[in-house]
Amino acid sequence: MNGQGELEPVARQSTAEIIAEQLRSAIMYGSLEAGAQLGEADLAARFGVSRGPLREAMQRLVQEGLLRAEPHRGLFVISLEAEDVRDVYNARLAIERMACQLIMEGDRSAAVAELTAAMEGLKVAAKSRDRIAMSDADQEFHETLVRLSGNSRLERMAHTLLVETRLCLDALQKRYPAPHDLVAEHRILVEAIAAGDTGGLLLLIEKHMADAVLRLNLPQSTVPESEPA
Amino acid sequence: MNGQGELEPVARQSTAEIIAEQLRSAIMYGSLEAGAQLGEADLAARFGVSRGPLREAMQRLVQEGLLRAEPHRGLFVISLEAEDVRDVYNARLAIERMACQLIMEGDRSAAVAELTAAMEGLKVAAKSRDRIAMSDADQEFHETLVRLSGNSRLERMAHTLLVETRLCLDALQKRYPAPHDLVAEHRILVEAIAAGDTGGLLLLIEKHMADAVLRLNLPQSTVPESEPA
DNA sequence: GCTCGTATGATTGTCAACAATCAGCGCGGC
DNA sequence: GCCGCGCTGATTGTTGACAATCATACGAGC
Repeated sequence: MNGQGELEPVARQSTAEIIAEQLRSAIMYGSLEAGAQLGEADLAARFGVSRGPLREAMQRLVQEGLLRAEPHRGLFVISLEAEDVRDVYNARLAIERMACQLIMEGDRSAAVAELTAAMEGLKVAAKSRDRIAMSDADQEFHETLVRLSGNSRLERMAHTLLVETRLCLDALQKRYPAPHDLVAEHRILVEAIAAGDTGGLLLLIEKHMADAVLRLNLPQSTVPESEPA
Repeated sequence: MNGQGELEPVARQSTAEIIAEQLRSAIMYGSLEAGAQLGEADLAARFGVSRGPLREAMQRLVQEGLLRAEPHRGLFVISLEAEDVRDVYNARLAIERMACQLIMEGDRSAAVAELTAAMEGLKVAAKSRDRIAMSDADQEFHETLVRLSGNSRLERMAHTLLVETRLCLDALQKRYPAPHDLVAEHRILVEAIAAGDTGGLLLLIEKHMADAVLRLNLPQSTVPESEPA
């Protein structure tokens, strides 16, 4: 990221933060299934900590909306209904659309460079035809896209939403995109950035999200078109 | 909200959630100043609980980004730099713009009804010329706007961003809008919704945010115009 | 046979004590 | 006089134990 040899404060992270990220990962990869209850004693033992730090970590995920809390009853992984899927993709569109706008008025060439690297990951994953690898690369691409906006708030929100996206795929895992299409869909985004075509880029990102929702074969009426006003 | 006599599960909330909301409020109204450290023993005593539940609540705010954690050193209220102000308003624009789009394809008349009620609050506050009341009413309007989108994720994000907005106003409290303009700026938003003018509404919400940033007299180059593509 | 009341085991919520780390201060050495 | 060392008080991090609540199973009563 930044210059070599630079002396900067080490980014230490608290126990709660580490556990929270592990929980996020477990939810994302389905190790903790949707709707499942998280027993505190059991989980704490697995992480090798006591219930205190574990509860702090879980409260983070509750705030994110990845866990649902029922007082005196327990914490559960959320399970996504059709309504939630629409909400997740609409929220992603809001975030990523703004990220695109910010990238276009920022350092476009740097953005293209990083996104091209992410494209390589997508190509490798597509060639392997491994669903998990493909989803990982897809997520990495979009996480990079939002990070390049330079807006840490958008970045944090996108991080949560992308975990939820994985939950969507797990819940209704019908119709993944063909490996070739996956690469193509992302490549045109990078090309629009490289070309400086802001309007085209925004239309593409809207279509990207709309297509993703359609692949999950839901009743549509989800994403509005860019205004022709 | 919903029909009278409806039997629905009571929405109980955990101690951590209650404390978290109180902390949010304290930060919003400046009771906890920007940059200030939150001593655990002191705060726990004030809330009348032990440090356990308090720490859980604070971890929620850390996840939200309202608190900054320095391990083994303490938790601090964030302090917003010019860069953060831009980020907050850009994130708000992303969220509220999508909320507007969703409202326009939803139940417009219901939205107009609720927003008109919020307008009443704005008028009363403007007449009182009380800065805090005006900010409260402003926040209530935007919170209502996003809630009407029916997207709980947008709602949660907006809640955090609006607290940060108040922090902005506190930090650089130069140039509040004139009471009359405050009302007018919001009224035209409601009128655009009532008229079904989606394109106009989106332009207005973009201008609304851009104006807010300008009032904080920052170097602009913040918000991109709606694409003419 | 069904419902209500009760007892039991398990889980969550809370707390106070202990361990680890940090900031501030004084002292000795160069 | 200045730098480095170690000590001390205070705060954070973690833990295990206790209290409160919930889910389940069993049995009495109608």
